[in-house]
Amino acid sequence: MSKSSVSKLVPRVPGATRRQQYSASTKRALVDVAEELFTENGYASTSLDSIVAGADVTKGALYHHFSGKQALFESVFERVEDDASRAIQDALKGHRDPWEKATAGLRAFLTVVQEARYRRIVIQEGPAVLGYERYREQEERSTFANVLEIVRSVLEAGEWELDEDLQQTFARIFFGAMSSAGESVSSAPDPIVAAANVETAITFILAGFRVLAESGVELPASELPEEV
Amino acid sequence: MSKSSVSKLVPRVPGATRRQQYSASTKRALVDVAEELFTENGYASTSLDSIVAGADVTKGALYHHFSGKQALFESVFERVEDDASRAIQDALKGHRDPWEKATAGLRAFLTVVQEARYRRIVIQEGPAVLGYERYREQEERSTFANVLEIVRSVLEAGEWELDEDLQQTFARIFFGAMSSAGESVSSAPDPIVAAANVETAITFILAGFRVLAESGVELPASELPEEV
DNA sequence: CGAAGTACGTACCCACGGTATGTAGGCGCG
DNA sequence: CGCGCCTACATACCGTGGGTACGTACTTCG
Repeated sequence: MSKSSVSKLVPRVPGATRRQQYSASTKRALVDVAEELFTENGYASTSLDSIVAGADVTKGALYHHFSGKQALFESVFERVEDDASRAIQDALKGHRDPWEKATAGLRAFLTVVQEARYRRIVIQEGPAVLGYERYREQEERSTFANVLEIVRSVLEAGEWELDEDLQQTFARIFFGAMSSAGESVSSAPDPIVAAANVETAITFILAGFRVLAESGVELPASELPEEV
Repeated sequence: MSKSSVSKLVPRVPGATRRQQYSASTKRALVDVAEELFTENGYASTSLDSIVAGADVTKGALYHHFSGKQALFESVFERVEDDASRAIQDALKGHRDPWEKATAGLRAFLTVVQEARYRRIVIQEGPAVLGYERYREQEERSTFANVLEIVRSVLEAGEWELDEDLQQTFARIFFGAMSSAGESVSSAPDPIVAAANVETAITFILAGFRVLAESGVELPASELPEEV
């Protein structure tokens, strides 16, 4: 548990009064330490005392900035999600072909999901701590949005015209698949090999999409086609 | 919070002494109440006091049967998982065609995952409360095993020979996809429609597999095929 | 330079998980 | 049949930890 984050000096942000700067810096310190401890020990096993001790402040300061433990967690959650989403966004830039875009996004997501903080805070504890509803709201405007974008472009490439709900469903499915896969990747004995396996599998599924697209298969079909 | 489970009489199990029967019945009562409360309020918001009150016993009894709150949760978890796994098993019986089997399993899973207790206890809180490792161990021998079985039969139908790891990877992906989908189905405004959408999407993906199988596409291919 | 409000610090409460110890009543043994 | 033992609980208690009420110093603005 390093105190490196604490020793950061107060940044000189122009246009902000000294009070605001100090305030922002302690708030930031709290979120930094909280992120570290939540990632290491999980939400339940991380006491507020240990957080404020790590940030060299008191509970008074914490409760001045946050309404409680859960709110602090949510701040951490948002930051981790935002970072992840940005990383994926960056990976998507410059790809116009939907299949390439999907592959790039896939790789980016696989990288992100191997970060301990993302797995622990977003995937593992997020739904339980925030409740599924709140979890979903948060996720909807960040990482899930990226997945949705990829899915849309792939579906568009297949020239399937799906209603919004179905697109969301596809995105949900892929998001869940990737989350679960990422979890198993990072806990695998050899994460590199495991990641390669995931990429192979997803690529294969995408190949299925591609073939279907090119043979002009209709969708939706609630039943399996009788014979192809 | 009904007390119906409490009013159950002590069952007469032949070959067991009265003491054992009473013991088993209080243990069962504890698990029953715990399942109910955990499902309703979640793990963290359910106090042991409320559980023992619901089961009409004291903490002494609880700590006689279980080593702690987490162990009690694990008992509940196992029971919910076992029930789910059994339901899916039943649905798989009588199907020999891999694609039909997959569809049947899919439907069964979609039903199971809409049970509040399964979503809350297994999907939402399971990983956070038990930790991912322990969660995985439990799941590996129940619901995940069912998914793996289905995936194997599908892959076999395609005459792809994959190593164990890759099969597991495919199963992981589908399991995650279904979990996530189920979560969104049960929180959708109209779960029936949402479930139909999920089925459409998965069916479509399976159709991709089928086409690939019939055109004899190779696997693994770490990159997307250049052109089909 | 003084009033006002922000950004904390301090002291305390109580809910809750866990433990240590007491005890009643079935069950085997003679 | 009765006696001791051990199981299956009940009771009383403790420590941790989230949350709160209130006090205070410093900063900003007039």
